[in-house]
Amino acid sequence: MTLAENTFIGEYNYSIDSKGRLNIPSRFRKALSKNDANTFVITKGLDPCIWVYPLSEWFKIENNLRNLSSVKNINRTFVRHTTRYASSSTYDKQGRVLLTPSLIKFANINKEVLIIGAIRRIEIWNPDKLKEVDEINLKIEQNTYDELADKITL
Amino acid sequence: MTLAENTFIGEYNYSIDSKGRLNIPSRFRKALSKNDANTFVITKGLDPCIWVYPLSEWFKIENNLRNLSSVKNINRTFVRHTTRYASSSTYDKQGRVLLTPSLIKFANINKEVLIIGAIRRIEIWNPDKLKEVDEINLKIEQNTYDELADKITL
DNA sequence: TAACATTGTGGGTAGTAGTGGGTAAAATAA
DNA sequence: TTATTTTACCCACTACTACCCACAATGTTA
Repeated sequence: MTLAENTFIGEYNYSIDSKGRLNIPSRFRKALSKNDANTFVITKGLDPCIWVYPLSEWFKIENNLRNLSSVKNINRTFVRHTTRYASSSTYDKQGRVLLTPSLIKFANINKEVLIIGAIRRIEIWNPDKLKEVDEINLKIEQNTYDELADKITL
Repeated sequence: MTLAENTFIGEYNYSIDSKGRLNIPSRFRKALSKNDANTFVITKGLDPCIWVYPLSEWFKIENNLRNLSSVKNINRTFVRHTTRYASSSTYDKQGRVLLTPSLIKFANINKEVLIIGAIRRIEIWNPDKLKEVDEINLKIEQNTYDELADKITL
């Protein structure tokens, strides 16, 4: 199975064990490039979930953030939000990473989690929370959504 | 038989075995290009069926998704919805791919399936479900249909 | 017609993947 | 330093997946 490097798709129902460890799906681990050194960067999502980036992808984000002017308040807020909770985590021999308690709390995660491949990153959700968010998003103007689908030519 | 690469037409009555495997019609497999590496990407259709893309076609979609900025909520939602149910699957030596339980459930598929070539992708239907949908679509206003006919030049 | 190849379908099995937990090394605090 | 907590490695169990072999039905060729 050959998928593009550092590209993630699909969803998985996994669980967090009593030590706060989360298994990264085998397919996602295999998608990492050599530069990633078996390491992910785990941070707070813009949605109520945890975002997981391959190390090398994270470096690109850092560079983008570096170039944002700090004059604008929105920029400062965004940088702070994104970096504050970020931590790198190399997975163990069983393919598991350690999640921080603050992120687990932020994402409202108990034991059952939904892992979703979102192309450039991986998202870790509380399944119930995602349902909630999905329902809210249903109310997004259908026009905007259709426009997007049109551009992408699914 | 010479069909254009990655182009699918025709319909086939096949069945899913007890392991959730589905045989891809030989003609469809032969239509794949070398870049596809015997791999399809299987995902949720916009109709109640399963969509199957050749890997290289899916890459085009992925690239479009990759360029959507995650700062916008609508983009995040769109990417998540599109990638979530997708999974790549290389067919085995018998030409079969593995369907995921969630997709089988979504498409209301039991054992008998109708495989339809839809030019850029393949659609997997529950035969009864397709009948239903067809009947509903009969009621589409002829106007809408005529609009299309203008664009297509049949 | 007969021999052969292809195709769709079924099922066994070895290797892989997800999960749980014990334990020693490492980090932190007292 | 000593005591406590945290982290990483190891072993083990179960379920699933991918690969293999098999066979019947159909299509093709000599």
